[in-house]
Amino acid sequence: MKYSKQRESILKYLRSTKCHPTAETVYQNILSENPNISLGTVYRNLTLLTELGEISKITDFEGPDRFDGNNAPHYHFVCRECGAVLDLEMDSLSHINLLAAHNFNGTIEGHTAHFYGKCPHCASHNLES
Amino acid sequence: MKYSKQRESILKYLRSTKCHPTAETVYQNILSENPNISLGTVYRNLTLLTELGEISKITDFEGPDRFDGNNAPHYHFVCRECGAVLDLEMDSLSHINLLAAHNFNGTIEGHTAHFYGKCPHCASHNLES
DNA sequence: CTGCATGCAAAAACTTTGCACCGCC
DNA sequence: GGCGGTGCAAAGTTTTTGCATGCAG
Repeated sequence: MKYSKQRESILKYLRSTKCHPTAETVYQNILSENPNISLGTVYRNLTLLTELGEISKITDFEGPDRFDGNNAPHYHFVCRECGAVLDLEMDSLSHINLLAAHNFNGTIEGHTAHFYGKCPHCASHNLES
Repeated sequence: MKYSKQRESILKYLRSTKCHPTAETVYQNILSENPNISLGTVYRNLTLLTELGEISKITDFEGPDRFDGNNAPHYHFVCRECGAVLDLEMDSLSHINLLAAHNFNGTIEGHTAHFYGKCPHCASHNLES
């Protein structure tokens, strides 16, 4: 693949953050480094990097898709109050694939899961009020 | 809430099918019963019924949102080959909420999970070829 | 009658794409 | 220099919304 400054910026930004940004957020954050970059290029590279397995696309939530530069398998949490998306530190749930396969005639290849509730910040804020 | 023929048709259709239709599919299928209904009304009622908890909205997949008239908690499977969305017969995975909460400072209220792989039809078709 | 729900169409939100140009190899 | 990547803008897809009208209560 041919090198491009734009793609490098996008990847570098995604590797540097844990905030699961949308395409628009990625665009805003690399604009200072690439004053002429276009949103279309950001989308093209996010799609490409996702296909290459360098990053992953999170479609599980409401609103625009989010992207995650953390390649290690992990699960996500979304706060019902403020909408924040956080990484969870937990072991793989691969055993649930077997539970799903038990009464199923096809083939289970994997799963995605996400959790919701109140994030640490919103949970503590509620106690105060 | 004020009665409406349109809303009743939408709900009746969703209760009658297991195919997890998109708003567009719902629209097409109730058009014969409501020749003048508009897609906007379908969206409005799907959103309303989701808020009331009568149906649920599935945002986990690529493409347009899907809707599910089956109120019983259950998990979904999506075929990587043909895209079909099926219900899975499996017990609740509520224990995974505890696993998620273990290293997390906020509050875990619930989870969603879906599985992917090959559906019964595509899996058997592949064996033949 | 009163007001919520509808039909219609415009617009918003998100994403992809065609095309000419630019820069890596 | 060739070709893949970019910028730009137009268009595609999905969903929401403003407004005038219509029907349930």
